[in-house]
Amino acid sequence: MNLPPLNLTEEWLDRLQASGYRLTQPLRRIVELLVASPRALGPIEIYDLVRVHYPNLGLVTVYRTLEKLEALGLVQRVHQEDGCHRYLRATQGHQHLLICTRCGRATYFAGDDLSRLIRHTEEETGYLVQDHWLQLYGLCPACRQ
Amino acid sequence: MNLPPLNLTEEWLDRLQASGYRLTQPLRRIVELLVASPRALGPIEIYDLVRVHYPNLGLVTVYRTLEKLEALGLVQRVHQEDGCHRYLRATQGHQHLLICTRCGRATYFAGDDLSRLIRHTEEETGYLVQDHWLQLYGLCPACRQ
DNA sequence: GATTGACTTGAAAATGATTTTCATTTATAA
DNA sequence: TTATAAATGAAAATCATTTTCAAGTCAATC
Repeated sequence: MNLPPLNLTEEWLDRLQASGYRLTQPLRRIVELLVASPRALGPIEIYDLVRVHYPNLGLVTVYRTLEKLEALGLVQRVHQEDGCHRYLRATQGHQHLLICTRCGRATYFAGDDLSRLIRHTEEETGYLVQDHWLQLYGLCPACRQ
Repeated sequence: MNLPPLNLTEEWLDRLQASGYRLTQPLRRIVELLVASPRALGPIEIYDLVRVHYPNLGLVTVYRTLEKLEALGLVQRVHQEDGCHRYLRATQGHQHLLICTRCGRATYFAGDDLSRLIRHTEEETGYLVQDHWLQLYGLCPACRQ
């Protein structure tokens, strides 16, 4: 019988272990950081933040860990204007991102109403729409003030 | 008195000249290609396609020309999954992109109904939404068959 | 608790896209 | 036709990401 994980970090580590990965120090540090971050982080940012308390970390390990976490659907890539990527804890189900342009805070929202727009567009263009990519930008409640 | 441009290529070249740029051979070739392309092209693609008839072209010139065209709002960056960019003739006003996953054909559509979704999301999250980024993927009429 | 072997790691080098530098070429105004 | 400032192409520099490989570490087994 499986007891529920104490918190999200434990849950991620359980998932990783269940998938055959070893729970190493670098992995644990990176997971802790990503679970706790309210905004998407880039590889270099993760590298710098983890090295504050774990100076031996290599940048390559950051990339390799992000690859694992993305493969398990635990983190999601967030596209940047400049082509680089940042990484954010993923959400369950199909949700979209709302990103604060001031502090970077990322919030998921449902956005079901997109189906109407998609139907309209199919009629208008003759395309068969199979997938979509939506991201909203603005000010989070804290930054509005 | 200004006569209307004969075609889109002339229009782009007029805009470039009016902005103080010189109308060089490399520039003309790249503009002709982008005006005629139904799908977004990457720098290397442009480089290869133009060199078929203008072998002296340098890749650097492609990047510099794209920069000018983007600054004038004549082309638009299209983000790729891998972080690279492609470039597509821009549209007038605020429209979104619909891209064929098979042949790459890009079509613009209005998508005004997004305002409802944005209002909902603002109420739901407390954010002030200022901007958005929407792209649809699917099969174009020709590729559906 | 010690041992073993495979998975992970970190450093350095490789890669690929993009940018910068600079001497040469070229468009355009005089 | 000439002068000159802008644009070009080649090579080198930069930056993000990936690959290579020897050394280190986790976790199963003794």
